[in-house]
Amino acid sequence: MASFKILLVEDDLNLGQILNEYLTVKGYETKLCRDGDEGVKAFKREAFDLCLFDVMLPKKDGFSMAKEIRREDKVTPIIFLTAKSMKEDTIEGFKIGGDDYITKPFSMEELLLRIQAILRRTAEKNPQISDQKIFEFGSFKFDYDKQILSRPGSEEVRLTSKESELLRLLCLHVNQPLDRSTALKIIWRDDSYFNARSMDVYIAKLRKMLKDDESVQIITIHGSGFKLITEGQIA
Amino acid sequence: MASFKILLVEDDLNLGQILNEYLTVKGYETKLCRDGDEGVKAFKREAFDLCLFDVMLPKKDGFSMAKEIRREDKVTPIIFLTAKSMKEDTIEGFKIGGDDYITKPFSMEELLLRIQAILRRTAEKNPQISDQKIFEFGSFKFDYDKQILSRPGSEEVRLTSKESELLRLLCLHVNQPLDRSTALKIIWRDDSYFNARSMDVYIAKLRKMLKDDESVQIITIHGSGFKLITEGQIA
DNA sequence: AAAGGCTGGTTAAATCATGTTAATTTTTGT
DNA sequence: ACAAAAATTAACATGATTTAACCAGCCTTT
Repeated sequence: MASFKILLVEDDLNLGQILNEYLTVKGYETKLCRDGDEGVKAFKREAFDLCLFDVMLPKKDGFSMAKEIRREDKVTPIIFLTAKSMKEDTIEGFKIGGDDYITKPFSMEELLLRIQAILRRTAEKNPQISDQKIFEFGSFKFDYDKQILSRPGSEEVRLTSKESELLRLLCLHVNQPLDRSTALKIIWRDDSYFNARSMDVYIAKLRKMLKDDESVQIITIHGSGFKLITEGQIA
Repeated sequence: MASFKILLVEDDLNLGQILNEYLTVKGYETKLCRDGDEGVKAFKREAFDLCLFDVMLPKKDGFSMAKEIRREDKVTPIIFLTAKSMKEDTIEGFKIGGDDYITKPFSMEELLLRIQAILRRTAEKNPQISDQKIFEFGSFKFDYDKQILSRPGSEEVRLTSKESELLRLLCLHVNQPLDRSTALKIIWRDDSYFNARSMDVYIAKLRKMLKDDESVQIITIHGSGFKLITEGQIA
Protein backbone atom coordinates (compact mmCIF):
# COMPACT_ATOMS: atom_id res chain seq x y z
CA MET A 1 0.00 0.00 0.00
CA ALA A 2 1.44 3.28 -1.07
CA SER A 3 0.34 5.51 1.77
CA PHE A 4 -2.45 5.52 4.26
CA LYS A 5 -5.55 7.42 3.42
CA ILE A 6 -7.48 9.17 6.15
CA LEU A 7 -11.04 10.42 6.05
CA LEU A 8 -11.27 13.55 8.15
CA VAL A 9 -14.65 15.00 9.01
CA GLU A 10 -14.58 18.29 10.88
CA ASP A 11 -16.90 21.26 10.55
CA ASP A 12 -14.66 23.81 12.21
CA LEU A 13 -12.96 25.29 9.15
CA ASN A 14 -9.94 26.32 11.10
CA LEU A 15 -9.28 23.05 12.90
CA GLY A 16 -10.09 21.14 9.75
CA GLN A 17 -7.47 23.05 7.81
CA ILE A 18 -4.84 22.56 10.44
CA LEU A 19 -5.45 18.83 10.82
CA ASN A 20 -5.51 18.39 7.11
CA GLU A 21 -2.22 20.10 6.55
CA TYR A 22 -0.56 18.43 9.48
CA LEU A 23 -1.54 14.96 8.38
CA THR A 24 -0.58 15.67 4.80
CA VAL A 25 2.83 16.83 5.89
CA LYS A 26 3.17 13.69 7.94
CA GLY A 27 2.76 11.65 4.80
CA TYR A 28 -0.88 10.69 4.93
CA GLU A 29 -3.30 11.14 2.12
CA THR A 30 -6.38 12.90 3.47
CA LYS A 31 -9.87 13.81 2.48
CA LEU A 32 -11.57 16.56 4.43
CA CYS A 33 -15.34 16.74 4.70
CA ARG A 34 -17.38 19.38 6.48
CA ASP A 35 -20.44 17.45 7.56
CA GLY A 36 -21.64 13.96 8.31
CA ASP A 37 -23.53 13.34 5.10
CA GLU A 38 -20.57 14.34 3.00
CA GLY A 39 -18.36 12.11 5.12
CA VAL A 40 -20.49 9.01 4.73
CA LYS A 41 -20.81 9.63 1.04
CA ALA A 42 -17.04 9.91 0.71
CA PHE A 43 -16.57 6.68 2.64
CA LYS A 44 -18.88 4.82 0.33
CA ARG A 45 -17.10 6.07 -2.76
CA GLU A 46 -13.49 5.80 -1.75
CA ALA A 47 -11.31 3.47 0.27
CA PHE A 48 -9.86 4.75 3.52
CA ASP A 49 -7.51 3.22 6.03
CA LEU A 50 -8.71 5.27 8.97
CA CYS A 51 -11.45 7.71 9.88
CA LEU A 52 -11.19 10.75 12.08
CA PHE A 53 -14.61 12.08 13.00
CA ASP A 54 -15.57 15.04 15.05
CA VAL A 55 -18.52 13.95 17.18
CA MET A 56 -20.45 17.21 16.97
CA LEU A 57 -21.18 17.78 13.34
CA PRO A 58 -23.89 19.30 11.18
CA LYS A 59 -26.16 16.96 9.19
CA LYS A 60 -25.07 13.78 10.96
CA ASP A 61 -22.97 13.41 14.09
CA GLY A 62 -19.84 11.30 14.30
CA PHE A 63 -21.46 8.40 16.11
CA SER A 64 -24.26 8.14 13.58
CA MET A 65 -21.70 8.13 10.82
CA ALA A 66 -19.88 5.29 12.52
CA LYS A 67 -23.09 3.36 12.82
CA GLU A 68 -23.87 3.78 9.17
CA ILE A 69 -20.39 2.86 8.08
CA ARG A 70 -20.27 -0.20 10.32
CA ARG A 71 -23.20 -1.66 8.47
CA GLU A 72 -20.91 -2.28 5.54
CA ASP A 73 -17.44 -2.18 6.99
CA LYS A 74 -16.51 -3.74 10.28
CA VAL A 75 -12.83 -3.10 10.30
CA THR A 76 -11.72 0.36 9.27
CA PRO A 77 -10.71 2.06 12.52
CA ILE A 78 -12.50 5.19 13.60
CA ILE A 79 -11.15 7.84 15.94
CA PHE A 80 -13.61 10.29 17.43
CA LEU A 81 -12.82 13.84 18.40
CA THR A 82 -14.94 14.61 21.44
CA ALA A 83 -15.54 17.72 23.48
CA LYS A 84 -14.55 17.48 27.11
CA SER A 85 -18.15 17.82 28.23
CA MET A 86 -19.07 14.44 26.76
CA LYS A 87 -20.53 11.89 29.11
CA GLU A 88 -17.96 9.43 30.30
CA ASP A 89 -19.99 6.31 29.63
CA THR A 90 -20.70 7.15 26.04
CA ILE A 91 -17.05 7.63 25.52
CA GLU A 92 -16.16 4.49 27.42
CA GLY A 93 -18.20 2.46 25.05
CA PHE A 94 -16.23 3.57 22.12
CA LYS A 95 -12.93 3.27 23.82
CA ILE A 96 -13.49 -0.39 24.45
CA GLY A 97 -14.97 -0.81 21.01
CA GLY A 98 -11.61 -1.15 19.34
CA ASP A 99 -11.94 2.34 18.04
CA ASP A 100 -10.42 5.26 19.79
CA TYR A 101 -11.39 8.71 20.90
CA ILE A 102 -9.45 11.82 21.72
CA THR A 103 -10.69 14.75 23.75
CA LYS A 104 -10.41 18.31 22.55
CA PRO A 105 -8.22 20.14 22.98
CA PHE A 106 -5.50 17.71 22.04
CA SER A 107 -1.98 18.06 20.78
CA MET A 108 -1.23 17.18 17.21
CA GLU A 109 1.49 14.96 18.44
CA GLU A 110 -0.82 12.91 20.60
CA LEU A 111 -3.23 12.50 17.73
CA LEU A 112 -0.46 11.37 15.45
CA LEU A 113 0.72 8.78 17.97
CA ARG A 114 -2.74 7.34 18.24
CA ILE A 115 -3.14 7.21 14.50
CA GLN A 116 0.16 5.43 14.11
CA ALA A 117 -0.65 2.99 16.87
CA ILE A 118 -3.98 2.05 15.38
CA LEU A 119 -2.66 1.72 11.87
CA ARG A 120 0.15 -0.47 13.07
CA ARG A 121 -2.30 -2.67 14.91
CA THR A 122 -4.75 -3.07 12.05
CA ALA A 123 -2.17 -3.40 9.32
CA GLU A 124 -0.99 -6.63 10.89
CA LYS A 125 -4.24 -8.41 10.47
CA ASN A 126 -5.37 -6.91 7.22
CA PRO A 127 -5.64 -9.65 4.63
CA GLN A 128 -6.07 -7.16 1.82
CA ILE A 129 -2.44 -6.30 2.10
CA SER A 130 -0.95 -9.41 0.67
CA ASP A 131 2.24 -9.40 -1.23
CA GLN A 132 1.64 -12.60 -3.06
CA LYS A 133 3.07 -12.25 -6.54
CA ILE A 134 2.45 -15.53 -8.28
CA PHE A 135 -0.83 -17.32 -8.49
CA GLU A 136 -1.65 -20.70 -9.96
CA PHE A 137 -5.17 -21.82 -10.59
CA GLY A 138 -6.54 -24.46 -12.90
CA SER A 139 -3.92 -24.80 -15.59
CA PHE A 140 -2.98 -21.15 -15.40
CA LYS A 141 -0.07 -19.38 -13.89
CA PHE A 142 -0.38 -15.69 -13.26
CA ASP A 143 2.60 -13.54 -12.46
CA TYR A 144 1.30 -10.32 -11.01
CA ASP A 145 4.59 -8.47 -11.09
CA LYS A 146 5.40 -9.41 -14.64
CA GLN A 147 1.75 -9.07 -15.63
CA ILE A 148 1.82 -12.33 -17.48
CA LEU A 149 -0.79 -15.03 -17.67
CA SER A 150 0.50 -18.32 -19.00
CA ARG A 151 -0.78 -21.82 -19.61
CA PRO A 152 1.04 -24.89 -20.88
CA GLY A 153 0.51 -25.26 -24.59
CA SER A 154 -0.62 -21.70 -25.17
CA GLU A 155 1.11 -18.42 -25.77
CA GLU A 156 1.82 -16.22 -22.82
CA VAL A 157 -0.63 -13.36 -22.51
CA ARG A 158 0.67 -9.99 -21.42
CA LEU A 159 -1.80 -8.23 -19.20
CA THR A 160 -2.27 -4.52 -18.78
CA SER A 161 -1.99 -3.17 -15.28
CA LYS A 162 -5.71 -2.85 -14.71
CA GLU A 163 -6.20 -6.39 -15.93
CA SER A 164 -3.53 -7.56 -13.52
CA GLU A 165 -4.93 -5.67 -10.57
CA LEU A 166 -8.33 -7.13 -11.09
CA LEU A 167 -7.10 -10.66 -11.66
CA ARG A 168 -4.94 -10.39 -8.58
CA LEU A 169 -7.88 -9.35 -6.44
CA LEU A 170 -9.91 -12.21 -7.80
CA CYS A 171 -7.08 -14.61 -7.04
CA LEU A 172 -6.72 -13.33 -3.51
CA HIS A 173 -10.37 -14.21 -3.05
CA VAL A 174 -10.46 -17.49 -4.99
CA ASN A 175 -13.62 -19.42 -4.43
CA GLN A 176 -15.05 -16.65 -2.37
CA PRO A 177 -16.92 -13.55 -3.38
CA LEU A 178 -15.15 -10.37 -4.34
CA ASP A 179 -17.38 -7.43 -3.64
CA ARG A 180 -17.84 -5.00 -6.53
CA SER A 181 -17.55 -1.95 -4.38
CA THR A 182 -14.48 -3.27 -2.61
CA ALA A 183 -12.74 -4.00 -5.87
CA LEU A 184 -13.64 -0.61 -7.27
CA LYS A 185 -12.38 1.20 -4.23
CA ILE A 186 -9.12 -0.72 -4.23
CA ILE A 187 -8.33 -0.64 -7.92
CA TRP A 188 -10.03 2.50 -9.13
CA ARG A 189 -9.88 4.31 -5.80
CA ASP A 190 -13.46 5.30 -6.29
CA ASP A 191 -16.79 3.49 -6.57
CA SER A 192 -18.58 5.44 -9.27
CA TYR A 193 -20.86 4.62 -12.16
CA PHE A 194 -18.26 4.82 -14.89
CA ASN A 195 -15.62 2.96 -12.98
CA ALA A 196 -18.13 0.22 -12.43
CA ARG A 197 -18.78 0.01 -16.15
CA SER A 198 -15.07 -0.01 -16.74
CA MET A 199 -14.66 -2.89 -14.36
CA ASP A 200 -17.31 -4.84 -16.25
CA VAL A 201 -15.28 -4.34 -19.39
CA TYR A 202 -12.25 -5.80 -17.67
CA ILE A 203 -14.21 -8.72 -16.30
CA ALA A 204 -15.20 -9.50 -19.88
CA LYS A 205 -11.56 -9.35 -20.95
CA LEU A 206 -10.46 -11.66 -18.19
CA ARG A 207 -13.21 -14.12 -18.99
CA LYS A 208 -12.03 -14.23 -22.57
CA MET A 209 -8.52 -15.02 -21.44
CA LEU A 210 -9.68 -17.76 -19.09
CA LYS A 211 -12.21 -19.39 -21.39
CA ASP A 212 -9.93 -22.20 -22.57
CA ASP A 213 -9.88 -23.87 -19.18
CA GLU A 214 -13.34 -24.88 -18.17
CA SER A 215 -12.36 -25.61 -14.62
CA VAL A 216 -11.77 -21.93 -14.06
CA GLN A 217 -14.55 -19.40 -14.21
CA ILE A 218 -15.49 -15.97 -13.08
CA ILE A 219 -19.08 -16.20 -11.98
CA THR A 220 -21.19 -13.20 -11.16
CA ILE A 221 -23.05 -12.78 -7.94
CA HIS A 222 -25.83 -10.52 -9.00
CA GLY A 223 -26.04 -7.30 -7.06
CA SER A 224 -22.93 -8.02 -5.12
CA GLY A 225 -19.83 -9.01 -7.03
CA PHE A 226 -17.82 -11.75 -8.67
CA LYS A 227 -16.17 -14.98 -7.71
CA LEU A 228 -13.24 -16.74 -9.31
CA ILE A 229 -13.90 -20.42 -8.97
CA THR A 230 -11.50 -23.25 -9.55
CA GLU A 231 -11.21 -26.82 -8.41
CA GLY A 232 -7.48 -27.02 -8.14
CA GLN A 233 -5.57 -25.53 -5.30
CA ILE A 234 -4.02 -22.16 -5.57
CA ALA A 235 -0.33 -21.63 -5.16
CA MET B 1 -22.20 -15.51 7.90
CA ALA B 2 -21.19 -11.94 7.29
CA SER B 3 -21.88 -10.53 10.72
CA PHE B 4 -24.17 -11.20 13.63
CA LYS B 5 -27.42 -9.33 13.84
CA ILE B 6 -28.77 -8.35 17.22
CA LEU B 7 -32.31 -7.30 18.08
CA LEU B 8 -32.16 -4.72 20.82
CA VAL B 9 -35.33 -3.68 22.62
CA GLU B 10 -34.94 -0.88 25.14
CA ASP B 11 -37.31 1.95 25.92
CA ASP B 12 -34.82 4.20 27.69
CA LEU B 13 -33.77 6.40 24.79
CA ASN B 14 -30.42 7.15 26.26
CA LEU B 15 -29.39 3.62 27.16
CA GLY B 16 -30.80 2.40 23.87
CA GLN B 17 -28.66 4.82 21.93
CA ILE B 18 -25.54 3.91 23.80
CA LEU B 19 -26.03 0.17 23.48
CA ASN B 20 -26.87 0.52 19.85
CA GLU B 21 -23.81 2.53 19.04
CA TYR B 22 -21.54 0.39 21.11
CA LEU B 23 -22.66 -2.83 19.49
CA THR B 24 -22.52 -1.31 16.05
CA VAL B 25 -18.99 -0.18 16.58
CA LYS B 26 -18.11 -3.62 17.85
CA GLY B 27 -19.11 -4.96 14.49
CA TYR B 28 -22.60 -6.23 15.13
CA GLU B 29 -25.53 -5.33 13.00
CA THR B 30 -28.30 -4.07 15.25
CA LYS B 31 -31.92 -3.15 15.19
CA LEU B 32 -33.22 -0.99 18.00
CA CYS B 33 -36.87 -1.08 19.01
CA ARG B 34 -38.52 0.97 21.73
CA ASP B 35 -41.31 -1.32 22.88
CA GLY B 36 -42.30 -4.94 23.01
CA ASP B 37 -44.74 -4.92 20.14
CA GLU B 38 -42.26 -3.31 17.84
CA GLY B 39 -39.66 -5.83 18.94
CA VAL B 40 -41.78 -8.89 18.24
CA LYS B 41 -42.79 -7.49 14.89
CA ALA B 42 -39.15 -6.91 13.95
CA PHE B 43 -38.28 -10.45 14.96
CA LYS B 44 -40.94 -11.85 12.70
CA ARG B 45 -39.77 -9.84 9.72
CA GLU B 46 -36.04 -10.14 9.96
CA ALA B 47 -33.53 -12.77 10.98
CA PHE B 48 -31.55 -12.19 14.14
CA ASP B 49 -28.76 -14.12 15.77
CA LEU B 50 -29.39 -12.83 19.26
CA CYS B 51 -31.93 -10.79 21.22
CA LEU B 52 -31.26 -8.30 23.94
CA PHE B 53 -34.45 -7.37 25.76
CA ASP B 54 -35.03 -4.98 28.56
CA VAL B 55 -37.48 -6.66 30.92
CA MET B 56 -39.46 -3.55 31.82
CA LEU B 57 -40.93 -2.27 28.61
CA PRO B 58 -44.03 -0.49 27.40
CA LYS B 59 -46.61 -2.46 25.41
CA LYS B 60 -45.14 -5.86 26.19
CA ASP B 61 -42.46 -6.78 28.70
CA GLY B 62 -39.33 -8.69 27.83
CA PHE B 63 -40.48 -11.99 29.25
CA SER B 64 -43.74 -11.90 27.28
CA MET B 65 -41.79 -11.16 24.15
CA ALA B 66 -39.59 -14.15 24.81
CA LYS B 67 -42.59 -16.36 25.34
CA GLU B 68 -44.14 -15.21 22.10
CA ILE B 69 -40.95 -15.67 20.15
CA ARG B 70 -40.31 -19.10 21.60
CA ARG B 71 -43.56 -20.30 20.11
CA GLU B 72 -41.94 -20.10 16.69
CA ASP B 73 -38.26 -20.11 17.42
CA LYS B 74 -36.64 -22.29 20.02
CA VAL B 75 -33.03 -21.47 19.45
CA THR B 76 -32.20 -17.81 19.00
CA PRO B 77 -30.58 -16.79 22.27
CA ILE B 78 -32.18 -14.08 24.36
CA ILE B 79 -30.43 -11.96 26.94
CA PHE B 80 -32.54 -9.99 29.40
CA LEU B 81 -31.58 -6.70 30.95
CA THR B 82 -33.05 -6.71 34.44
CA ALA B 83 -33.21 -4.14 37.19
CA LYS B 84 -31.53 -5.13 40.42
CA SER B 85 -34.86 -5.26 42.23
CA MET B 86 -36.01 -8.25 40.23
CA LYS B 87 -36.90 -11.36 42.16
CA GLU B 88 -34.18 -13.96 42.01
CA ASP B 89 -36.42 -16.88 41.15
CA THR B 90 -38.03 -15.21 38.19
CA ILE B 91 -34.64 -14.63 36.82
CA GLU B 92 -33.50 -18.13 37.63
CA GLY B 93 -36.19 -19.55 35.43
CA PHE B 94 -34.91 -17.80 32.41
CA LYS B 95 -31.37 -18.45 33.19
CA ILE B 96 -31.98 -22.18 33.15
CA GLY B 97 -33.96 -21.79 29.97
CA GLY B 98 -30.76 -21.52 28.03
CA ASP B 99 -30.96 -17.77 27.90
CA ASP B 100 -28.99 -15.31 29.91
CA TYR B 101 -29.69 -12.20 31.92
CA ILE B 102 -27.62 -9.27 33.05
CA THR B 103 -28.42 -6.87 35.88
CA LYS B 104 -28.43 -3.12 35.47
CA PRO B 105 -26.22 -1.31 35.86
CA PHE B 106 -23.74 -3.34 33.90
CA SER B 107 -20.53 -2.51 32.10
CA MET B 108 -20.49 -2.57 28.36
CA GLU B 109 -17.55 -4.85 28.52
CA GLU B 110 -19.37 -7.45 30.56
CA LEU B 111 -22.32 -7.36 28.23
CA LEU B 112 -20.05 -7.80 25.26
CA LEU B 113 -18.34 -10.77 26.84
CA ARG B 114 -21.66 -12.48 27.44
CA ILE B 115 -22.80 -11.80 23.92
CA GLN B 116 -19.62 -13.21 22.50
CA ALA B 117 -19.79 -16.26 24.73
CA ILE B 118 -23.34 -17.04 23.73
CA LEU B 119 -22.77 -16.49 20.04
CA ARG B 120 -19.73 -18.70 20.13
CA ARG B 121 -21.71 -21.41 21.82
CA THR B 122 -24.65 -21.30 19.44
CA ALA B 123 -22.64 -20.83 16.29
CA GLU B 124 -21.12 -24.25 16.80
CA LYS B 125 -24.37 -26.10 16.62
CA ASN B 126 -26.19 -23.96 14.12
CA PRO B 127 -27.10 -26.09 11.15
CA GLN B 128 -27.91 -23.06 9.05
CA ILE B 129 -24.26 -22.30 8.79
CA SER B 130 -23.22 -25.19 6.65
CA ASP B 131 -20.50 -24.91 4.13
CA GLN B 132 -21.61 -27.81 2.05
CA LYS B 133 -20.97 -26.96 -1.56
CA ILE B 134 -22.11 -29.94 -3.58
CA PHE B 135 -25.44 -31.65 -3.31
CA GLU B 136 -26.70 -34.77 -5.04
CA PHE B 137 -30.32 -35.74 -5.05
CA GLY B 138 -32.24 -37.98 -7.41
CA SER B 139 -30.24 -37.94 -10.61
CA PHE B 140 -29.14 -34.35 -10.08
CA LYS B 141 -25.90 -32.86 -8.99
CA PHE B 142 -25.93 -29.30 -7.79
CA ASP B 143 -22.76 -27.31 -7.34
CA TYR B 144 -23.58 -24.32 -5.22
CA ASP B 145 -20.29 -22.53 -5.75
CA LYS B 146 -20.33 -22.87 -9.48
CA GLN B 147 -24.07 -22.34 -9.59
CA ILE B 148 -24.54 -25.32 -11.85
CA LEU B 149 -27.22 -27.96 -11.86
CA SER B 150 -26.36 -31.04 -13.87
CA ARG B 151 -27.87 -34.38 -14.69
CA PRO B 152 -26.44 -37.24 -16.71
CA GLY B 153 -27.69 -37.06 -20.25
CA SER B 154 -28.81 -33.46 -20.07
CA GLU B 155 -27.11 -30.13 -20.57
CA GLU B 156 -25.74 -28.41 -17.54
CA VAL B 157 -27.97 -25.62 -16.33
CA ARG B 158 -26.36 -22.45 -15.07
CA LEU B 159 -28.26 -21.02 -12.17
CA THR B 160 -28.49 -17.40 -11.14
CA SER B 161 -27.38 -16.50 -7.67
CA LYS B 162 -30.88 -16.28 -6.24
CA GLU B 163 -31.79 -19.63 -7.77
CA SER B 164 -28.70 -21.15 -6.21
CA GLU B 165 -29.37 -19.70 -2.80
CA LEU B 166 -32.86 -21.07 -2.76
CA LEU B 167 -31.94 -24.49 -4.09
CA ARG B 168 -29.16 -24.70 -1.54
CA LEU B 169 -31.54 -23.98 1.31
CA LEU B 170 -33.93 -26.61 0.00
CA CYS B 171 -31.10 -29.11 -0.22
CA LEU B 172 -29.95 -28.39 3.30
CA HIS B 173 -33.45 -29.32 4.40
CA VAL B 174 -34.09 -32.28 2.07
CA ASN B 175 -37.14 -34.24 2.97
CA GLN B 176 -37.93 -31.82 5.70
CA PRO B 177 -39.85 -28.59 5.59
CA LEU B 178 -38.21 -25.31 4.73
CA ASP B 179 -40.15 -22.51 6.31
CA ARG B 180 -41.13 -19.67 3.97
CA SER B 181 -40.31 -17.00 6.42
CA THR B 182 -36.96 -18.55 7.28
CA ALA B 183 -35.97 -18.76 3.65
CA LEU B 184 -37.06 -15.21 3.00
CA LYS B 185 -35.15 -13.90 5.95
CA ILE B 186 -32.02 -15.74 4.96
CA ILE B 187 -32.01 -15.08 1.24
CA TRP B 188 -33.88 -11.80 0.92
CA ARG B 189 -32.96 -10.50 4.36
CA ASP B 190 -36.56 -9.54 4.91
CA ASP B 191 -39.92 -11.30 4.97
CA SER B 192 -42.12 -8.89 3.06
CA TYR B 193 -44.98 -9.24 0.63
CA PHE B 194 -43.01 -8.63 -2.54
CA ASN B 195 -40.09 -10.77 -1.53
CA ALA B 196 -42.50 -13.58 -0.85
CA ARG B 197 -43.98 -13.23 -4.33
CA SER B 198 -40.48 -13.15 -5.72
CA MET B 199 -39.66 -16.37 -3.95
CA ASP B 200 -42.73 -18.02 -5.46
CA VAL B 201 -41.42 -17.07 -8.87
CA TYR B 202 -38.12 -18.75 -8.08
CA ILE B 203 -39.82 -21.85 -6.76
CA ALA B 204 -41.60 -22.10 -10.09
CA LYS B 205 -38.29 -21.79 -11.93
CA LEU B 206 -36.68 -24.49 -9.84
CA ARG B 207 -39.62 -26.80 -10.36
CA LYS B 208 -39.24 -26.36 -14.09
CA MET B 209 -35.59 -27.32 -13.87
CA LEU B 210 -36.29 -30.39 -11.78
CA LYS B 211 -39.30 -31.65 -13.70
CA ASP B 212 -37.41 -34.26 -15.74
CA ASP B 213 -36.72 -36.40 -12.71
CA GLU B 214 -39.94 -37.54 -11.17
CA SER B 215 -38.28 -38.81 -8.04
CA VAL B 216 -37.44 -35.26 -7.07
CA GLN B 217 -40.08 -32.69 -6.26
CA ILE B 218 -40.61 -29.45 -4.46
CA ILE B 219 -43.88 -29.83 -2.65
CA THR B 220 -45.84 -27.05 -1.04
CA ILE B 221 -46.74 -27.07 2.61
CA HIS B 222 -49.65 -24.73 2.54
CA GLY B 223 -49.33 -21.84 4.91
CA SER B 224 -45.87 -22.78 6.01
CA GLY B 225 -43.32 -23.50 3.34
CA PHE B 226 -41.80 -25.98 0.93
CA LYS B 227 -40.10 -29.32 1.03
CA LEU B 228 -37.67 -30.84 -1.42
CA ILE B 229 -38.43 -34.51 -1.51
CA THR B 230 -36.31 -37.23 -3.00
CA GLU B 231 -35.98 -40.97 -2.56
CA GLY B 232 -32.27 -41.24 -3.02
CA GLN B 233 -29.81 -40.22 -0.41
CA ILE B 234 -28.16 -36.89 -0.47
CA ALA B 235 -24.44 -36.48 -0.72
C1' DA C 1 -70.93 -28.70 -0.69
C1' DA C 2 -70.91 -23.66 -1.93
C1' DA C 3 -68.89 -19.11 -0.95
C1' DG C 4 -65.30 -16.30 0.24
C1' DG C 5 -60.86 -15.31 1.89
C1' DC C 6 -56.32 -16.35 1.79
C1' DT C 7 -52.14 -18.50 -0.01
C1' DG C 8 -49.56 -19.98 -3.69
C1' DG C 9 -48.81 -20.64 -9.10
C1' DT C 10 -47.98 -18.77 -13.53
C1' DT C 11 -46.82 -15.66 -16.89
C1' DA C 12 -45.58 -11.35 -18.58
C1' DA C 13 -43.99 -6.62 -18.07
C1' DA C 14 -41.04 -3.38 -15.91
C1' DT C 15 -36.76 -2.34 -13.85
C1' DC C 16 -32.27 -2.65 -12.98
C1' DA C 17 -27.60 -4.92 -13.28
C1' DT C 18 -24.32 -6.76 -16.10
C1' DG C 19 -22.17 -8.16 -20.83
C1' DT C 20 -20.20 -6.87 -25.15
C1' DT C 21 -18.23 -4.32 -28.63
C1' DA C 22 -16.77 -0.24 -30.57
C1' DA C 23 -15.60 4.66 -30.40
C1' DT C 24 -13.21 8.06 -27.92
C1' DT C 25 -10.02 9.92 -24.77
C1' DT C 26 -5.86 9.60 -22.10
C1' DT C 27 -1.40 8.02 -21.25
C1' DT C 28 2.97 6.27 -22.52
C1' DG C 29 7.08 5.54 -25.03
C1' DT C 30 9.95 7.33 -28.41
C1' DA D 1 4.68 15.91 -31.15
C1' DC D 2 3.51 11.36 -32.81
C1' DA D 3 2.02 6.65 -32.83
C1' DA D 4 0.71 2.85 -30.07
C1' DA D 5 -1.28 1.06 -26.08
C1' DA D 6 -4.31 1.41 -22.33
C1' DA D 7 -8.25 3.01 -20.19
C1' DT D 8 -12.61 5.07 -20.28
C1' DT D 9 -17.02 6.20 -22.17
C1' DA D 10 -20.81 5.20 -25.04
C1' DA D 11 -24.23 2.55 -27.08
C1' DC D 12 -26.58 -1.27 -27.38
C1' DA D 13 -27.62 -6.32 -25.99
C1' DT D 14 -28.63 -9.64 -22.69
C1' DG D 15 -29.86 -11.31 -18.36
C1' DA D 16 -31.51 -11.27 -13.43
C1' DT D 17 -34.77 -9.82 -10.30
C1' DT D 18 -38.84 -7.64 -8.92
C1' DT D 19 -43.47 -6.19 -9.58
C1' DA D 20 -47.92 -6.81 -11.44
C1' DA D 21 -51.93 -9.09 -12.87
C1' DC D 22 -54.56 -12.78 -12.92
C1' DC D 23 -55.66 -17.62 -11.99
C1' DA D 24 -56.12 -21.92 -9.15
C1' DG D 25 -56.35 -24.42 -5.14
C1' DC D 26 -56.80 -24.91 -0.18
C1' DC D 27 -59.24 -24.06 3.99
C1' DT D 28 -62.68 -22.26 6.75
C1' DT D 29 -67.35 -21.08 7.57
C1' DT D 30 -71.90 -21.88 7.08
